[in-house]
Amino acid sequence: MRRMTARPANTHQARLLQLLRDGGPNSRAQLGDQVDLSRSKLAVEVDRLLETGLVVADGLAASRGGRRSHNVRLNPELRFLGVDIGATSVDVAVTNAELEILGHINQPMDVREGPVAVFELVLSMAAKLRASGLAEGFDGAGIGVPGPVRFPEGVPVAPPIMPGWDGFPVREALSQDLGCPVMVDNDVNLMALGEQHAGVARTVHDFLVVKIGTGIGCGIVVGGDVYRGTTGSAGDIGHIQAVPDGRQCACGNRGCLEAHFSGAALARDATEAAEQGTSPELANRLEANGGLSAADVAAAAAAGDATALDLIREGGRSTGQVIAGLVSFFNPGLVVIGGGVTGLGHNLLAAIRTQVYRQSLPLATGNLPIVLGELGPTAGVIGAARLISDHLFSPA
Amino acid sequence: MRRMTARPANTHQARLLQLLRDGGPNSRAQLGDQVDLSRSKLAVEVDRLLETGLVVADGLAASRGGRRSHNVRLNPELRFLGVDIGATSVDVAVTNAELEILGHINQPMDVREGPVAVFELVLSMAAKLRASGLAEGFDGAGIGVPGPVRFPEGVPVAPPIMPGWDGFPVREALSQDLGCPVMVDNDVNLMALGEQHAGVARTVHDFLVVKIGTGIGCGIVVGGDVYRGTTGSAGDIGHIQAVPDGRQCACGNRGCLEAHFSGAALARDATEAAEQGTSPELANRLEANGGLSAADVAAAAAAGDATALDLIREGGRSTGQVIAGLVSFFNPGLVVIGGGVTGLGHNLLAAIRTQVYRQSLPLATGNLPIVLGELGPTAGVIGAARLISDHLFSPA
DNA sequence: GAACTTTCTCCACTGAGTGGACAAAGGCAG
DNA sequence: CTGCCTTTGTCCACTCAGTGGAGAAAGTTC
Repeated sequence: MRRMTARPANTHQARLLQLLRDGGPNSRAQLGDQVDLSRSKLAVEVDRLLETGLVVADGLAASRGGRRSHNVRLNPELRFLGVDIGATSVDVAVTNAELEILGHINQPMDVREGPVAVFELVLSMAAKLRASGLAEGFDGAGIGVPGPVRFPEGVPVAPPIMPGWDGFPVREALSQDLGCPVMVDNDVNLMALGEQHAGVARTVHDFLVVKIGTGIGCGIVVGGDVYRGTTGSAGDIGHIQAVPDGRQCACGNRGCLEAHFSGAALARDATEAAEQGTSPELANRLEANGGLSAADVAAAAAAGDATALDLIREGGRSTGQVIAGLVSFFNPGLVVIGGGVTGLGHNLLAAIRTQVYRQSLPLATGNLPIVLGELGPTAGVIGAARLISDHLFSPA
Repeated sequence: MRRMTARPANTHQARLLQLLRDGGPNSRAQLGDQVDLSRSKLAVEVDRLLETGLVVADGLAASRGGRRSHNVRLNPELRFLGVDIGATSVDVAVTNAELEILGHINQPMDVREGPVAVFELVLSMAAKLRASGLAEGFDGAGIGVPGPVRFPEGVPVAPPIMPGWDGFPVREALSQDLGCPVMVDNDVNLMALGEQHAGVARTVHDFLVVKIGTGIGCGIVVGGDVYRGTTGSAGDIGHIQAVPDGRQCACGNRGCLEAHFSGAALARDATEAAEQGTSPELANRLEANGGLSAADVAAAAAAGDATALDLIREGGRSTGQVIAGLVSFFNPGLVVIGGGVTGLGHNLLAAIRTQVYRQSLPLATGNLPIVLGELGPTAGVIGAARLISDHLFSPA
């Protein structure tokens, strides 16, 4: 199939595409209820969309009491590629135009191997998905990378954990290799987009998403739009001081949140505890696996290990301490906790909540839900698909 | 003069009014250069504005090499009232439609006396300005109050330092008393609007304004618009923890920024130092004035008093510590320091800068100016006038 | 004073969008 | 089955925002 190249010609068409994306197949009449256009005008714009091939007819709709209407839907052959590059693994997924995941694969990897090696892997994963019959090609791709991005150009800038990526023209390079439009963003921002599109944040306009993985970052959504800051580094909360005169951090300061709690820090503390003999559970696991991860700490805590529980609680306290400040400052309507460490579950959530509710002002916390993300490992790729679809479903 | 009641009929007219407000008198041709409308259409809209009386003819413009053009300008008889209610004083000013201050008075007062008493004072001050011939009436008024506001309704919510104001219908009451449209906002947000309109933030889209007065607050501007948060309490940074296990704060927690540095805290610490004899300069001033304020500390520091300097430095360090976190999170293009404590000047600024540049990430601080506000005590009233003018100069 | 600029006005034309009339297609009560 | 009501879709005349060119008016420069 030849790939779609059409874009909506005006804001009406863009709006209609977004309604069809988020609401599925719809009749002209139902669309008319949502767009504040006369039926005549709406019919014209729908017809034009049908001409472009972005939208296709989809049989008769269920009757609403009168003449039955003909449904339209987004072209079911459209395919988006969502790529979520983490510090230690990549997720690649294929979605249809309604952003439903048709296929999803994950592969371990090390970002520090640099963009060339990583994109070779990404392309091979995309090829695999294509080969399995899920897609004959891609109409657009969204890419998330674990560091700040100059968004308009789609280029990583000064990413601390990604040496070799600074200034690499991700957008341009991938656009060439994939032969379709590409948008690049920070992985945490994409997670926020994902939770906004299909997760817990569907109805909220101002919210924060705190992603605790190998590092810690925060996605900021203001008025429904991702806020990226002046240089694209907004939400970089990993190096906010959580513990005065605390642990030495790689950034040169002491007591950074990331030095005290993150996938990496937790693994380090757990190993320490195991070696010092304060936790038999962790020691067993260390011996069995040859190393410890956040998952081991979660399992040990679930098994009743007091040291593991303490590590989680202490981490939650530090995180909550920082989040409390952000809540006072930003007064969000929702805080979402996500990332690899989410496996620590409600022990972590409880510690964070306690700290935030204790430290922030009542007016800001009064009606503030603090919840775990709903989408788990798919948040990033859904957000990536959403990113490129927002781009393609807006006037050229 | 009868007051203007007209509002722009469409976005073009609104745009034109804003251009005339911010750029002063202008010819149709010059306006045409800025609005992306055909000359014909532009002439029509200008004529309509002339009909409403919002805009008036203003003689011939300077020649640009051809036929001389007839200038238009905002009606010079339009008057806005800007009111900035602080914790311990009120500022009231009259501006023309171009937001130039025509008259400005300040009066000591205590917000805790409640809205009725305070508004009696405000109305008498407004009457005084009117009596002096600066205005025959007001076309709109902006009001700033030192606490969170439910913005759409113009009602203070749960203001900690303003008992008795909770839920008081400020907007409605004042609109009745003044007989003109009124908008209400947090005083810090207005300071941000002021600095954006006529101060240091004219060209920046994303910035923070930290106001250190009796308390501490922060105005947040995202994409050129003030961000107020979900419940209107965004920017309430006075109770972010700056010093772990620090001083007891009125809010119940320990180590809040406001408990360590603010007009009130500084006066308290200075008095303590004077009484303990560690600072002869401050002791002299205490004896002379019967009390100490931030201004005394500034004077003592200027006179070389080491204790006073230490107080400023320590306060700047705490403030910088908190701001550093906000900078990492928000990645602003500018940070403005303002409020009563600005009198401490460059000693304070230096301490804040040192701390922020040390603690935040290079990508966020790389090109980040941290400066003092340009407008001093007029920032609030200018912001107030700007608030109501933005409201009135937008389509009804 | 001639040639060139700039400003302003007028006007025919385009194209988006509206809303009413009407046809097509269904459900429901008797 | 037959009217009658509802919903959906199409058609069309009409309104109105906005464009862009022609040309007059009013300057400047040489």
